[in-house]
Amino acid sequence: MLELKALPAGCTDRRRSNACDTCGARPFSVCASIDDADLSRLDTLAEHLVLNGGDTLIRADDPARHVFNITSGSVRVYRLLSDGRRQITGFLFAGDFLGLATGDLYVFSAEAIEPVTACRFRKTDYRTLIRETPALETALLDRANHELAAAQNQILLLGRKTALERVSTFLLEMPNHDPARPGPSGRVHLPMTRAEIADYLGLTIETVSRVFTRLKTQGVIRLVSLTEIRIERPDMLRALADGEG
Amino acid sequence: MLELKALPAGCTDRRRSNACDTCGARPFSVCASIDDADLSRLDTLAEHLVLNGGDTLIRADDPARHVFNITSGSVRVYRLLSDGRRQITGFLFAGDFLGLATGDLYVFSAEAIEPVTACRFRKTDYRTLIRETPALETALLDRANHELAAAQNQILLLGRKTALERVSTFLLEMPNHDPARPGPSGRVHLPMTRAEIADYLGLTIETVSRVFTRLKTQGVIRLVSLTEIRIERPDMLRALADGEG
DNA sequence: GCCCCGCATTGATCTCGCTCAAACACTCGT
DNA sequence: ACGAGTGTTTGAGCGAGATCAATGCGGGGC
Repeated sequence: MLELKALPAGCTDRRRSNACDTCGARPFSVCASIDDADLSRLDTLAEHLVLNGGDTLIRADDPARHVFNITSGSVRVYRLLSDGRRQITGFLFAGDFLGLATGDLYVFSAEAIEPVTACRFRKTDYRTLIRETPALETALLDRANHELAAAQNQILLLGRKTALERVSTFLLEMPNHDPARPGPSGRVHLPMTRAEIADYLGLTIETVSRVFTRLKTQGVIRLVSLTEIRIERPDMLRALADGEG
Repeated sequence: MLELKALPAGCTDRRRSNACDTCGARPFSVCASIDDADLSRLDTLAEHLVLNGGDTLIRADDPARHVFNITSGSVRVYRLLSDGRRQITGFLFAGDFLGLATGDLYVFSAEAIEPVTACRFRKTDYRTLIRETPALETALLDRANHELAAAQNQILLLGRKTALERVSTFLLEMPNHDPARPGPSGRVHLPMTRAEIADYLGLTIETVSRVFTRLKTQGVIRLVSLTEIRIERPDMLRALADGEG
């Protein structure tokens, strides 16, 4: 069910176990912006994780000792209120970075949605590496700012958008790839359940489901399967996402 | 109406127009973490702004040419949907930084709520300064991560909290100072209107007002004036904010 | 093949917060 | 002092989305 990512051409040097060389996530991640010497230092510090769906990467309130780089699969990041209400603050995919925005303790939890591979670094190691690698620090700053902009989009969505607008926006923001060939297409894979989509969009399962059927009925999307949808009218979906419904 | 901030003792060196030396915001801002030599370089690049309430610092969709450091007063940062719905993504106060989380164009607007002073830097200058001042870059990365954590708090609030919980959380997160003496106290100054609070919390003016009167009736807060409230039962407010109401 | 079991869909009803509307209060200029 | 204007509070009714409750469906184990 989980396909192996094709390795980028020209990255086939396997002369030791330097996993970064063959890492499918490298072009998307902070690792893309540092040179080979730094990369191999990074590699020696990395601990390579292989996780099943449901496994925990980070538990809220635990000491924040590690940072993570997701190399394949998908991850949910969430916070809980004391009575169990859950808000998913983000879904992470290959190339995404995790664990910097925190103090001594993690304030969120992170779990694999499907089988995941990730690199884990001790935060202390990572900090010294950052100090000695300005390019890495710059890349992290860029990424942090990018994530901040994304967080503000989510704040706008949660504060002021309707259910229809939220779901439409969500579908447009999901990685939009044909599993076969690269580049954007109309196919969107949804590894997460309706409950997770609901907890990400500040809605309930039922509302998400109703909006999906509404979009289906209007011919905007097609439900290929539970985890796979096809966007039939991207322009219409974009209009709905921006509130021209 | 706007009181001048008392200058910190020991910062009275005015031997030239190095405004950073006497800047009341310095201890709160990224400037706190860089040394005097770098600070005076920073100062030569700074343009000192004095704004009235309602003045614009940043207009969405304009080229993102500057970054700002607020030195006094308060600022609203917001985004608009095409039909005029507004979401305030944050209020900024002395020491807060503004303008990094953006690409070529600003994606948000920022306006003074009350009289504001700020330092403005050309982004190009700032980038070279960052490149040459690792301490500054580290401070900015810390700040970006801190803001990211705050944004995730706001996402939790907007996605899963009730009106009562939102307003309670908001009151606890506002700078909580007695205007006379320093340090936290029960007094909270609200320079923004009810409409702005509503647009920050994803509510309407009326709901915010009703929650205020509810909190007042229950003896949790007292409305000293429209812009000044007193927290009478901080413990109760904290319980309400976390959903134990 | 068949039976579970967990997830998703669909329907009926309820409720929190929104909308519309009116009264109230503070500020400022004359 | 007064009136105009802006912002706030309070009330009445409504509606988008939540809640409660079946029903449907698809995949895995036996």
